[in-house]
Amino acid sequence: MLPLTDLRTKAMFASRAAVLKAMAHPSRLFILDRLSQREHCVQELTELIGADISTVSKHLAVLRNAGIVSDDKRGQQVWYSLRVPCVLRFFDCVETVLQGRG
Amino acid sequence: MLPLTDLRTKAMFASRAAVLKAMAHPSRLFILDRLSQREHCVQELTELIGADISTVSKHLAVLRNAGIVSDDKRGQQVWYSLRVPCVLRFFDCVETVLQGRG
DNA sequence: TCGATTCTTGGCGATATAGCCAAACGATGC
DNA sequence: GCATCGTTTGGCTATATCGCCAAGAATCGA
Repeated sequence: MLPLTDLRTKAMFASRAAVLKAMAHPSRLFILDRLSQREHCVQELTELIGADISTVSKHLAVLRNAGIVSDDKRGQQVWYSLRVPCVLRFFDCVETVLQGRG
Repeated sequence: MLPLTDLRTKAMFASRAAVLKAMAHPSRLFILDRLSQREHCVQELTELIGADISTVSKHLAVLRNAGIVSDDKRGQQVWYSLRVPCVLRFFDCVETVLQGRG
């Protein structure tokens, strides 16, 4: 109903876009996929991704700031887990989009 | 199972991320929301969004290239419609993420 | 054919993102 | 205290994105 020139509407769509933006990276999608199975520490994810640990840490910060994952520091390790499992439902639809493109 | 260092796995997550990336912008989410009601031409969307028409046209190109919307040129106008309605289910989950951050 | 309308494309500057290395931080163990 | 391990942060360069303006392409009416 309301146009995007409406400030409240604009803010709402900006918030939504921020969540999707946080997910819109191969490594971060991969992280969510792993976390759907069990919690992981940064080290584990770094090995699976094959990038510098500082890079992985920053990806995790993006997901955490978006509210998608939660972190739990136990000893020297920080364990990350999926906070909002419904994001996994995205995958089904995304596959639909990809197949529709042939 | 497979790490992201595996090339096929990497390509798969890159494709998925590309779809989310195409959606991850306030104006583009707004466009999807409008198209969920009915098809729109570029002009209509431009008025609702309040940006330059060239900007809106480029946003539509992003959605089209991602396979999310389809275009139909009739006369001088190009009508856009939602090709993969399941993307709308994203909104529910995104709201869940946002509320979890409250 | 001419002009008007609709949309797309090219190009530009400003801003944001991704990756690495290096340094800092916090917890653990000697 | 000091070294070590796991993680985060700062800084840097390279690359990508966003928005506008201007120009091009396509369609229609006069």
